[in-house]
Amino acid sequence: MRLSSCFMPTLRENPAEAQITSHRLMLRAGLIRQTSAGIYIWLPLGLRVLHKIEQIVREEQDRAGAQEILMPTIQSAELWQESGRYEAYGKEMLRISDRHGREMLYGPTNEEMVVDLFRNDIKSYKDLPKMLYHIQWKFRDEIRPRFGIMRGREFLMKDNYSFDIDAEAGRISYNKMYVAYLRTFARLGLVAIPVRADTGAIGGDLSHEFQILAETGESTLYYDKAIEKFELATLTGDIDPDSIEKLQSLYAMEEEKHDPDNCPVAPEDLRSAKGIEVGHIFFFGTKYSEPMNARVTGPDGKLVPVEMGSYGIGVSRLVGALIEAGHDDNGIIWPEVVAPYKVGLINLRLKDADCTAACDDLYHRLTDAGVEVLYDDRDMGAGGKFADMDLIGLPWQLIVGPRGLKDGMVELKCRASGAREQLSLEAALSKLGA
RNA sequence: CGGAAUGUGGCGCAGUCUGGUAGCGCACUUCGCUGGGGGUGAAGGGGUCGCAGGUUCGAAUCCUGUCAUUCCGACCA
Repeated sequence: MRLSSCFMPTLRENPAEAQITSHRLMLRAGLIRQTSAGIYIWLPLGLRVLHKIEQIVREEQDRAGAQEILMPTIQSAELWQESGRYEAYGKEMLRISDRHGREMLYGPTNEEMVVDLFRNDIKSYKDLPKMLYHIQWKFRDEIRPRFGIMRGREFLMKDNYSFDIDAEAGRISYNKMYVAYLRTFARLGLVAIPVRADTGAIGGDLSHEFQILAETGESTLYYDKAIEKFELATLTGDIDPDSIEKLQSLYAMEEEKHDPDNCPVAPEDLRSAKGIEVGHIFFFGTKYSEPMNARVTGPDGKLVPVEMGSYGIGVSRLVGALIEAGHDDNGIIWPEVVAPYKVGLINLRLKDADCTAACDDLYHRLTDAGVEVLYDDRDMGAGGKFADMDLIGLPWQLIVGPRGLKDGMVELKCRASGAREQLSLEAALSKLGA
């Protein structure tokens, strides 16, 4: 993509309404624009990141055996009246009515809808287990939206729902998601701590929150340092059931529930860090299947309510969390797997024919090789180009100017480490995978 | 919802106390000099001061109402 034809409105100053790092950087780097409290437009650069995160989440869901569907954002109130949550959900649910005066709502979650889907089409234990997920926009009319995309009212969530014949099988589905989550966050280059959690409005008796470690996180966590070692193992392979049980038994608590005087972990093994909640998994058994009459016939011919779990990842929140976990004074530092482009090609002197010819050639060769390049072909000073490129945080900057070019050299800068290398054009190309 | 602020060109702000017809920096347009970390000179364009009433000869400024946004608290992916 040529920057001269790209919609990337970067800001030199911090917008007044943005108080936290990720919100400021998302506005300044031209990833999002706010339209009203907690509701945002995703601009081209931000949308590319969102899509890449979404894709990694999708791949790990598929790998765990879940199947993707897509449920609507607008739901009928009827299903919610059936489950009893229509009143219980309160003002956080955005209620609307259609032209016939029917009560509708903008979905804050999809348990009711997916249970309805399930009960209409699945009748036998032979069809279990099933895991169905979708990645869809949700709306929760938060009392107080804040922190930009981190707690918006409209947000993109992956929500998965598992259906099993009994609690034991349900626990297996739960653990599959538990592992899928560890893998997902590890692929994004994040350290996630699974913390035993309350079940809240969703209900149930088994639940974990996944907290991303970042200095600017909202909650303070205390956990056994052994958790970090376990997570490294998930980078390379699956975890066997015994390991999952062991990992889940390790201590991890939010500050409110952490009692320093009665902590089972020795002080030298205890870690304390700030976290951002990006995922939450629940096993809630028959909480919805019972009232909504979602039953299957078991091997013995008897009808039993299906055992369920639900599993959420805040996809749009992850964009903010990744920035909180990866930035410096100059801007964002994206992990390569989610960066909007891999390489930022900087043409320092557009009016120099040789320089521009070299840049055009590099751009085409990289693009032809499948490398994602954002080519800064704007006619402006070098300072602004460097500042913008640091701000938007692409992993590699390929800097081309007449000075180096007369010796046949270009500069390759790593955004994360700041390391710079003088390379020949061919060496730079091969280093970038072209 | 309880508490606290703020609304003035695209962005950041001054002007409000003490009423007199709107200003600064950045950005933008044109031309020139520049050209490796936001350079520089000249000339321009853009705002009925959130909105609605009121007071006044006159309101960004005073009064009343209203809307929006943000921050702190309880809740959430």
